[in-house]
Amino acid sequence: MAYRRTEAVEARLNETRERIVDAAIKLVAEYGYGGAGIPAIAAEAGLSTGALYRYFPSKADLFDEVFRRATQREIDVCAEAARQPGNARERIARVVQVFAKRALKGRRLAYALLAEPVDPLIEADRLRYRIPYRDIFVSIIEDGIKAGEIAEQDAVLTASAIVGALNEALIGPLAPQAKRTNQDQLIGGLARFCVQALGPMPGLKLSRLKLSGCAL
Amino acid sequence: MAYRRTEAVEARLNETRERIVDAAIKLVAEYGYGGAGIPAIAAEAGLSTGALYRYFPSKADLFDEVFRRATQREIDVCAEAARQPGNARERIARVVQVFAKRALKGRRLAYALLAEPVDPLIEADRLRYRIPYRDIFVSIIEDGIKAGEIAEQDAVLTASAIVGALNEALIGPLAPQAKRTNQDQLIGGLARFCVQALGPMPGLKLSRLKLSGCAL
DNA sequence: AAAAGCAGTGAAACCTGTTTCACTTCTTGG
DNA sequence: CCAAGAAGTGAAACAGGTTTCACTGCTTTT
Repeated sequence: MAYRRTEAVEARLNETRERIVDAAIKLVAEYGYGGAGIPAIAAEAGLSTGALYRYFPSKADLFDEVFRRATQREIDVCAEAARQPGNARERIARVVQVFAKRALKGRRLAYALLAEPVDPLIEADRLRYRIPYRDIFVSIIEDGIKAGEIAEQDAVLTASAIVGALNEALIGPLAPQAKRTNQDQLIGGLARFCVQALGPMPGLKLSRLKLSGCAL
Repeated sequence: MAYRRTEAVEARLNETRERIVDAAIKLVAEYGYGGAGIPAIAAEAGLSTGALYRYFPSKADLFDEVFRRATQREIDVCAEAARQPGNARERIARVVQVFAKRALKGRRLAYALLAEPVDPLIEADRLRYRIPYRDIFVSIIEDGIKAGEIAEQDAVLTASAIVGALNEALIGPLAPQAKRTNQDQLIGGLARFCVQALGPMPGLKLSRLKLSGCAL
């Protein structure tokens, strides 16, 4: 026995791992998944392909982490926006605005995370990592119901629908070939859509029929 | 020259083409994309792999048609539902209900068309074939705006958001491993979500602030 | 400074489907 | 029924990526 991992080495190893993930995110953000094969990522991180496999047992594992990291940043920001004071509608509007604004700012990465056609292996991650977003909305909606601000409803259903609405409405504008649209209008429209979808305040005396013009 | 395609042959050729597409749809509906490789499709259609390539120059072309067909049925039904008389809200509720009900009935196929992680080549189709759905909603919304039933708004944005909401809210329940949820409740909830998202009737005298409990 | 083991290399093997192609079988017109 | 060309066969080639592995060269301990 003549080798023991010293702290310095450990640190370098961790740092290399970081570099790999960062390199992958960078390539994805810049060129999409097409530009993010294993050899390219390794090269970007200053490594050989083989070495990369000392850090991640497979591409799926690597991208799992890439997705988690890239998404986590956004989730954290949204969660923070969700924590700000206000009633449920205000909080949802805020989260929607924050989410959409950031997506439109980092278009290429947002497109990659939300919509870009991609290997099934990675696509599965995409599905998985929408759940934390949904849960942010679930929690706001449940607060709103408890507070009597919005009607009793299936919070998970509403939250899923909001997440889907956000994604789908952004895909067009995020697509690399999209012509630039009025971003403020888009963001405002989305926020209104989501808030309205929560339904009217439960106390309202108008019959639902009259309000919505449609029996449900 | 000693061979001219007779009508009988032409017919058989067309029929074989049909058989290929049907076989592909059947395999996708039954086993998902995993079970729908070219050799499997050819076998199901009673052909050799090589022969299949006389009908479709590539897998992408084949699946383009598979998607188009499978989706077209649904679009036709939705479009028909959209044509029924009623105000914009009623029509949208109806389309949403029809769409969701059918999706939940043909779960495996719906999952494949909406969400199953899949080859990027095919994923691109998925994106493309959402547009006709969107356009059904666009047209209803525009009618509603013209009729003064719903407020001025970006019809494409609202329609996209509705399509996204539908898809996302159904993915969970459609997933092969999902536990059975109350379908009527899901469908009703979705319809309400979408109708409410259109906003209140424009004539309403309540201030928007009061109505929504949130300045927008 | 030498031994022992780990990190790093990168070309080659591998994997998993699609796609091709030399050949066979069938269909038609003469 | 023969010639000519089309449809059909399926094993093999191909494609593009990921993954491996025998080797080189560090790092650490004694």
